[in-house]
Amino acid sequence: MQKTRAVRTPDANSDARARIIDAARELFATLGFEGASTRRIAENAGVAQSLLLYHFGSKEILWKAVMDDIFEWANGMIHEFEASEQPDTVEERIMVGVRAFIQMCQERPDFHRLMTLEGRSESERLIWLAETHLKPMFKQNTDLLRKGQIAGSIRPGDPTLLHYSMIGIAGTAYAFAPEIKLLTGKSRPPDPKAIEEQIRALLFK
Amino acid sequence: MQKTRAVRTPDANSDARARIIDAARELFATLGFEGASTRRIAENAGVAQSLLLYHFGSKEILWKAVMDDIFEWANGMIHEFEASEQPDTVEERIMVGVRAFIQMCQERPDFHRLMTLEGRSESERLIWLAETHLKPMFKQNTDLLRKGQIAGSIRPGDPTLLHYSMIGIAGTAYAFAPEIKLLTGKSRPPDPKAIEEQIRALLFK
DNA sequence: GTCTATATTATGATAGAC
DNA sequence: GTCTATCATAATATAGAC
Repeated sequence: MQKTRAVRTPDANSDARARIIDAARELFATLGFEGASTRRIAENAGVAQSLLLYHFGSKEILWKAVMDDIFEWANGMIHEFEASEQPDTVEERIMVGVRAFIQMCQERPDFHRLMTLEGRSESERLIWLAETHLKPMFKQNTDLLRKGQIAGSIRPGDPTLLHYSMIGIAGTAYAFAPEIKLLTGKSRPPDPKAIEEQIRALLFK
Repeated sequence: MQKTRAVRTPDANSDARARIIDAARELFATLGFEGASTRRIAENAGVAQSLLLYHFGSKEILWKAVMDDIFEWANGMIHEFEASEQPDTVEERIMVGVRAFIQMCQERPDFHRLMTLEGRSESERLIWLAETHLKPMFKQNTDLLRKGQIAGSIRPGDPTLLHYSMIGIAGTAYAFAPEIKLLTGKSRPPDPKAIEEQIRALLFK
């Protein structure tokens, strides 16, 4: 009976790596890179702090692994939605992306939190994130919005602005759940359909 | 000639308190509470680290002082807009608030960054922030939106959701300026009029 | 009010046993 | 692969000189 070791189920030992990533994602998302300590990440994951460094080498690399992991999940989500909804028109392709993004924000509010934490200053991490994960998503979405504008269904204006407003709407409602709960007293998460309608009002003429 | 002390103008010595708040606001906004160290705040303010604790007592109290300071500024901004635009209808009152908020986000992106950092977890700080500063702003805005919905000009739906979407739109464009610059190559800040049009599309029928 | 010096704890990272 | 122990540094905070 070791009392200094965190409690965990017997066979959960096998995937320490995954549990570290899970714990790191949550703490990076709420406290930021500098604010989340490797000790606390390890503690939440139920492993020794040094095991974290054994698996990832450094805090920085762990952060990148968290980002790779969540963007892999996000891209998978987009492909799932596209495969199941089979959109034909530009308008439908835009809304499939919107629905996928809303679903992501609802399922894992940490996704939005992580993205919005790094965009604040031109750090080394932001540069890496932009090159590695942000650019493809950004380009695909703004290209689609531009096509919609040419087709005449999407409201005019800078596609970059529309893209970020869309993210703002979909993300805020879920990412600030604790704050909203405190202000309203209600803890029921927002209805994805309601968010979708808001984004539709923003994007479409 | 002391070389360990930061360079500053002779008479700037008088308002060390204000300079500490300025430096703290910026670092809290980008790194979060835990991520921003009192050492670095003091360094950026050009004072000794211990002076910061002399003036504020603790890091926690300094953070509250930063919040008090920026919300005083924000409320002043709202009153300025109301005084100069003299809105009559509910619709105009809503849009005056929107324009004031956009102006705030543009002038001090740190305002949005600070607010969005604490809403992520139900910390002691969030509870204090909600009670002290967030609730009045939230209540005034959602009450106004509700009136607009009853009058028939504002789109239906949960006012809380509309409130946060509005914040999301106005804030994101300015708060993520570094990210947007990296993705688009352009560093020109968004036109407030364009943001205003987006929020108008979101709120009004 | 502002500084230097320092106490104490927490942090990222390494060494080495099993 | 996972742990305990430890190092060097950086953190918040205090003490005391000027």
